[in-house]
Amino acid sequence: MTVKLGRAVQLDDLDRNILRALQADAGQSLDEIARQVGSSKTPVWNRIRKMRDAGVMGPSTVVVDPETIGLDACFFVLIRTSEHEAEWQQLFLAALRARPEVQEAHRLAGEIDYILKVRVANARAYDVFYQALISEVRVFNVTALLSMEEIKSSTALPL
Amino acid sequence: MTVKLGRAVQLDDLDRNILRALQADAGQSLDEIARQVGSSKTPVWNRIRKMRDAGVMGPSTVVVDPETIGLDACFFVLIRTSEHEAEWQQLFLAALRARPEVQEAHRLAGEIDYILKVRVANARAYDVFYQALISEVRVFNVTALLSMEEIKSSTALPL
DNA sequence: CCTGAAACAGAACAAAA
DNA sequence: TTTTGTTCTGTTTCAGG
Repeated sequence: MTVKLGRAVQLDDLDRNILRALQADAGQSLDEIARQVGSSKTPVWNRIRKMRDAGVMGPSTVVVDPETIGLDACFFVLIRTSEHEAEWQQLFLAALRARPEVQEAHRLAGEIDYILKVRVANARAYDVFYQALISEVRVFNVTALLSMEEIKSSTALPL
Repeated sequence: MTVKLGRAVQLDDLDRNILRALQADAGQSLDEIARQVGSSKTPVWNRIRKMRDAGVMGPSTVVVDPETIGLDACFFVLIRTSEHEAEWQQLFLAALRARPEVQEAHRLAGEIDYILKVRVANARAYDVFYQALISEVRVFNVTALLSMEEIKSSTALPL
């Protein structure tokens, strides 16, 4: 298990420019990146390695278009619960982490306790997921928001 | 401008295994991937190229840890509007697309019209964003949900 | 910490089974 | 459609400024 250490690593402009280039396309050659950021191969490579080691960047991934693989439905699920004990929470978190259709899960401040982003093939598949979830853990209230259109979806963070 | 064509490309088990491997780590060599999926370099490479061309995969990116670069606050924003004209919508979408702190934006079915995922440095930065947004476009009602804890965040789709 | 170069690994493609 | 082989581009390392 990897421990999450590094709080707020200090990055200079060159680091940030490199990150920007990698977020845009991680498949670029060092030469291309060096040219974009106005530096040369070795310093770029050193900084990439430094940031990797510091945990600033994770491994690179490919973004897969959900619709081409038949995942046409996306739901945001708002969950309220009456249970707030540690034991219940562990069970709930484990259930979420185990389900690949849950792309994101956040614990919230305020009235609503949790929000999930769930990707499934269709409404029927969402219902299967929903039934399975509420049979595993007790929740007080669930609201599902169905996405009609993905206006924007960006993995890139503003630097 | 790239046109989004390909509906539901047909993928076989080998394709799916390759995608899985690439989602886990796009930086792997063809040999490693080939070994994982029980095939060899060239067929793997051919399928990757085929899937790239078909638009199944986008470019590869690195996942940057928000907290190491000082983006400590994440909000989900639920928006209701009374305006449903095409002109207003275009303005609204353009505003969202132009703001890098908006990581995701969906148009919804039902009571709530839009949901946004917004990443900023702190609550103060969120307020700046919020004020700027409502000064650009008229919205009827806005609810912000503050994330206390990111339980799960996965870019990988279930295959 | 950067520049440049040399050594090495892997990707891209072609041919042929 | 896979296997094998060749070429060439890009990564990694290292010596010197």
